[in-house]
Amino acid sequence: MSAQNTMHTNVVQPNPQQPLLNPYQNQRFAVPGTAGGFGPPDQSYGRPAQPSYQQPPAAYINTGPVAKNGAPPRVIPIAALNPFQGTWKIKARVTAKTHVKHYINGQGPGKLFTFDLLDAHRGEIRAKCFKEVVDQFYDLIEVGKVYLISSRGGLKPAQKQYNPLNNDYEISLDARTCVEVCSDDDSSIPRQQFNFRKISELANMDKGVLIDLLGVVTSVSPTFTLMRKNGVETQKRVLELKDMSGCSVETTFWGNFCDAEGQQLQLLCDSGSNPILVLKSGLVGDFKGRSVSTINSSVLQINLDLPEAESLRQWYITEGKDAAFTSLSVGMSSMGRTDVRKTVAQIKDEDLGRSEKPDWITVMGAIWSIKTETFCYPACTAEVNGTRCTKKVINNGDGMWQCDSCGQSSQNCEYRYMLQCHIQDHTGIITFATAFQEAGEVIIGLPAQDLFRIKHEDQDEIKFADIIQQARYQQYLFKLRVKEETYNDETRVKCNIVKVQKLGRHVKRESLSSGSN
DNA sequence: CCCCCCCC
Repeated sequence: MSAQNTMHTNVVQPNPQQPLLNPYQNQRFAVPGTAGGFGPPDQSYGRPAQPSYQQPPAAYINTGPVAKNGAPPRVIPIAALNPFQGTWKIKARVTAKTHVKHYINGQGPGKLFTFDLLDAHRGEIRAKCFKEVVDQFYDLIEVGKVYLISSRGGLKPAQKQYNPLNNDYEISLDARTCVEVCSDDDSSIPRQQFNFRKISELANMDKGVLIDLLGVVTSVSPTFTLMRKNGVETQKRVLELKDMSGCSVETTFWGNFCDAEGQQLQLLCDSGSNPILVLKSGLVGDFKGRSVSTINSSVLQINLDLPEAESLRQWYITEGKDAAFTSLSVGMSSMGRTDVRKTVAQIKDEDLGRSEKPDWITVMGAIWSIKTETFCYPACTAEVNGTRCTKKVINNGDGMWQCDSCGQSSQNCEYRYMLQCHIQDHTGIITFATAFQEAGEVIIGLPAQDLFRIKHEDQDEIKFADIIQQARYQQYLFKLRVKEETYNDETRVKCNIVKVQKLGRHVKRESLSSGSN
């Protein structure tokens, strides 16, 4: 009932009693099991019902005597499981299941598979089977089914690095574990629990974070077979996902996900429909800026009957289709279709900017230094053909600003950016580049007028230095116009930063030499 | 007890 009681309450509410697993997990939605009396089946979201079992009720701990009597243990919430109890029993639905992984370590060859469990109280936990336990349970465990699982002990600290579930523990199944399928598909147990992130949020996430995404699939590549470094062949597909945040991200399906789900998505895309994909437990990567990929324990669901999916579909049909998207994976479309990725080193190596037309390239890198003496210039505020002149004006001494470009003079001027930056990318090579008004404002984070006031009117050197410092060690995507220019008989290739996008990543300070300013 | 997701 709890899911129905709270349906359509997509409330952001971290449980104050439980520390968040990571800063990105603040929303949880659950898809309930079959219809429980009202509301369409499988279509409800529930606010996380997360009673705190950090201090398990006494009844859950004192299972010892009961177990010794041989009486079957009572079902307890997953959230009450802990390593200090004896016999336990849970009732939960399997929400994900990996394939069997074979490996060789110091003890010789081994194998394992894992599956994830969710119970009626929204408690979740990962279960692991090794060696012969794999054979014992692999076929029995099916995603979507409800099981009664009982055992003694077997609780270990969760490997948070690989396991996004909201539980401090994991279960290791062993010979003492009893797993039985529940014939009644308990509708009080949600089918899935999602914690959807917007694609735009990926920009501020670290590589390695596991997330749930809900996106429109706008393209699907064929399956590629490639050889891994260890000589084992693997398959991949590359998809583009978009959502209402106006961002898109390149998403890679690995291995088995290429087959069933990848195939189905390709057919749907080819037939002109825009399937909605749920990717549960996708891994954030930083390839081409930001990327997402499947891992073994990922779950894919196509056109799942969710209100969120339906509104995304409607939005995409009515406006999304024609909207401009910001790609978090450079090379897709973020900086325009003609986007050409280059390194700073290539500007020189390939003699860019030496031909008739400018070269337009995109470079990922960081600001290495900013020239602080002249970061802006007084610009003409006069209108010429309906737009601001913005050329440089000169104070002619009588309080008037004279523009040599449009010939007008005015009582005021406007300070506009002409930021002279050194930009550096992973090749370590540095180039000089100039950012004008719009790009300068993105880099500095303040209008040029404000920075001018801080430095020249307030004369707050500390604040000024602080602001400049903030712009460093920050990853950006620079769209550069590269063109040679002749000035005073000297011809040089100049780079103008025509567009800049913050990637939301700080570069390690050590990777940049200590620059001036 | 494995293992980050493989490649560009």
